[in-house]
Amino acid sequence: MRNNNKIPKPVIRRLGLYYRCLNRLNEEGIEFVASKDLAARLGIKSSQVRKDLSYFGEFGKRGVGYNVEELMKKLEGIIGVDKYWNVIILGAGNIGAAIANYAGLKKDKFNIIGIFDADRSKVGKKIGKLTVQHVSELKSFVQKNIIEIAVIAVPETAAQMVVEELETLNIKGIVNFAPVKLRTKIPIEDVDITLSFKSLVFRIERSKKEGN
Amino acid sequence: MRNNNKIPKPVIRRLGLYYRCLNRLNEEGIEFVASKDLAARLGIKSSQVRKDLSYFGEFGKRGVGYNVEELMKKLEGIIGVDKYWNVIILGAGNIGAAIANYAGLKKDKFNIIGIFDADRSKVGKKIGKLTVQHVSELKSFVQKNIIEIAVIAVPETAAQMVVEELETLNIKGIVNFAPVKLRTKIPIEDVDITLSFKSLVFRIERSKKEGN
DNA sequence: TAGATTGTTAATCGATTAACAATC
DNA sequence: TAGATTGTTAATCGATTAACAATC
Repeated sequence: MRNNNKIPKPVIRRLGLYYRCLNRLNEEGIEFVASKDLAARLGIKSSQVRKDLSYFGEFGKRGVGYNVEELMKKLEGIIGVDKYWNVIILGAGNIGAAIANYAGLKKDKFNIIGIFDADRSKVGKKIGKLTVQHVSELKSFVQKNIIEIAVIAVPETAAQMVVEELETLNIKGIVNFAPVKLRTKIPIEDVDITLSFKSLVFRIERSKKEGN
Repeated sequence: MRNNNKIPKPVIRRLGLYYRCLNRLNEEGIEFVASKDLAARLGIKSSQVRKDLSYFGEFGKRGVGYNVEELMKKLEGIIGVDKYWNVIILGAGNIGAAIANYAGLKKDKFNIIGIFDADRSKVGKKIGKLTVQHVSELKSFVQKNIIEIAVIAVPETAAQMVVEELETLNIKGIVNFAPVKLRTKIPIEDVDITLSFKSLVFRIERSKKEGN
């Protein structure tokens, strides 16, 4: 099967998982991997790996498996991490700073090229190699640079306003760390840390009650 | 319907979403809310709200809706955030520090009471009100304090080892920021930031191609 | 060739949604 | 009472999995 139709949402996330796993395998010097082995590393079923990949083409050799480096490169193109992406961060608080300094993103070709805050007392501060700019400079910065992705790391109360500004600036995608549902037509990914803690607590309580 | 059987995984996450929304409504001074309104705020269907809640009991009044404060308290108990949870952080890098300083967690009754690192040069450093301790002190710290939750914010290469140590220390749940699938029987929630960026990029590319 | 593993179909499983009787 | 909204059932939709012919 090919490309034509809708890709199930869970598949998209797993693509990144596969890509990462393939990178490891490649570093380990492994040349071929079977769907069974890939699946085992990720704790899923081999048929799921094969089905997921089948949305995008035929990458394996029957009886053999997948060429690690080849599949890696293919996935790179499919996901879109075969090129560099420019990223700005809105909000120079704890989370904004952590993202700005996060080495994993740079490794994946996400270039963080600007960080902004509304708080003048933070402006001028150094975060890694970046200097915090005031939000009032956002517009001209975006006009001078090609920015595809913005990270929202502002307080919840400011987040919706920021999104609306990003829309006018023609940003292509948003990673949102503010714990609110934001209304926007821009593709957005929510990273909801407090929600993860709450889910965990629910599961802990349950496992206590059910004794497993 | 009641409690008896399995709660679908997506419901668990939405419980947190409802709880947060109810908090806002309460702050706004709103006393009653219909499933329709709650759903609209979260961008989901009203029947989903009602179905989700029905796993845990009957909380609404027909013709009226839900008492905001009452439902909030109920959810607090259901999720398990009606009590305080002690949390330690493994890894005093960018992410560990950001979590340690994150006010949203404190507000939700997660008390971060310790932060550890393997790097001796970081030991003694102040992060918010906490002082970074060396991992070698982890065991005795956990024995002196009641710790339910551990946050893994160490480099990917160290994560599996850390998990295994946490298992021996009888930790009840883990929030994992390291970009690896960790093998453990402890309930674990993964927060995978680079994966969110990759999913976003995939969606941006798709929306370009399909022109929407 | 014999053994292994793919790609794909069909069956199963799980989650969402519409619809509506019950009832505030 | 009339209007509104719940709680729940049944229908629909979407995702996972087993199974197997195709083929390296």
